[in-house]
Amino acid sequence: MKLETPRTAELRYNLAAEGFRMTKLRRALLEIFAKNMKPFSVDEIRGRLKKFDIPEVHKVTLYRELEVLVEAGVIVPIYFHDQVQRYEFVEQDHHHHIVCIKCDAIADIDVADPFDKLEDQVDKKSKFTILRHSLEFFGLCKSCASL
Amino acid sequence: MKLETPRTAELRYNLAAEGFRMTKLRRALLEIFAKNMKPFSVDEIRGRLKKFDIPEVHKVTLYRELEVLVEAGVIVPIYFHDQVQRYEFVEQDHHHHIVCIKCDAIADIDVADPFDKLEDQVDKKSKFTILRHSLEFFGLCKSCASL
DNA sequence: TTGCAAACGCAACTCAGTTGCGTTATGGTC
DNA sequence: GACCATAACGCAACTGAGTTGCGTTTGCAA
Repeated sequence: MKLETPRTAELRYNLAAEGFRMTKLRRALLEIFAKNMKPFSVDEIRGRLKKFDIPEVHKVTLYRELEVLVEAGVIVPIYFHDQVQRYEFVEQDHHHHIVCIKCDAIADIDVADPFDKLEDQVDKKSKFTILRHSLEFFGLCKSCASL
Repeated sequence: MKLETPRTAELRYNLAAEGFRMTKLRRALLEIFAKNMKPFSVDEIRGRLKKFDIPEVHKVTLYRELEVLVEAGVIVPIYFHDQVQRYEFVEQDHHHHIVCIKCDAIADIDVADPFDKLEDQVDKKSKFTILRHSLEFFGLCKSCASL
């Protein structure tokens, strides 16, 4: 599998500038996240890593690496209907997902989000300062719906 | 602590009709959920149970009991920004929460939800059949914001 | 080429949640 | 009130995700 794309090369530069080193594992993870632009669970990441020319990655290393990438602002953790932690490549635009409740397939969904500009406002009733929000849709993907 | 309210009496009747027995623990849980109308984690539930006149509840029993109440349609599991499972009393009206990212305080938030009537529709692009959605806000509660 | 710190692997651990099984107690029936 | 089927319960042991401490390896800058 090809390891370097313009996007990963750019990230490689950014990471180096922040004092992070470029290792085989890190290169592979950047490739996985940047190429697919969708959320991955730790299990799914482990599965994808098998296609790369690196020895089996220890689970401790993988957890620590994901932590580093979050810290570096490359990926963000997200949560859906289950308790499975997922990570997604950071994009500029705020968007939303639709998750299949049967097979866990995930797709982006195109909805006009009226809450985009709500941030930094204070909710009158609860007196909470709103910083961000999460909007996810759940349903059945095409193949699960036809079963 | 008083154990019976009109709402819990009604639930008691419904549960009995479905073949569930009424135990001290179950009565206490109904009371906690019906009286507070907000999401509780298993830990918080355990804390609240101490105020009731029942011996320490075994964790297995508590997990099983919550499962029963979900099955009976009394409570529903919900998930926020963390991986902590929470349960909330079932209400008729679809509503949303705002969660403090510092102290985990939770309040209902009053927003017009333009996605209420989206259910059973098919998203054109992804071909997913939409069954439900989750919309949660995150920010700082009044006291955490003033720190 | 060298040296420092980041990255790594391993063993052992924590903690939420689950399973199997034997015991207790609720509530319907007589 | 006594009986009894089974729901509810407690305990021990287990599972699996994620963490911690520590010693070793490796990327990379000087």
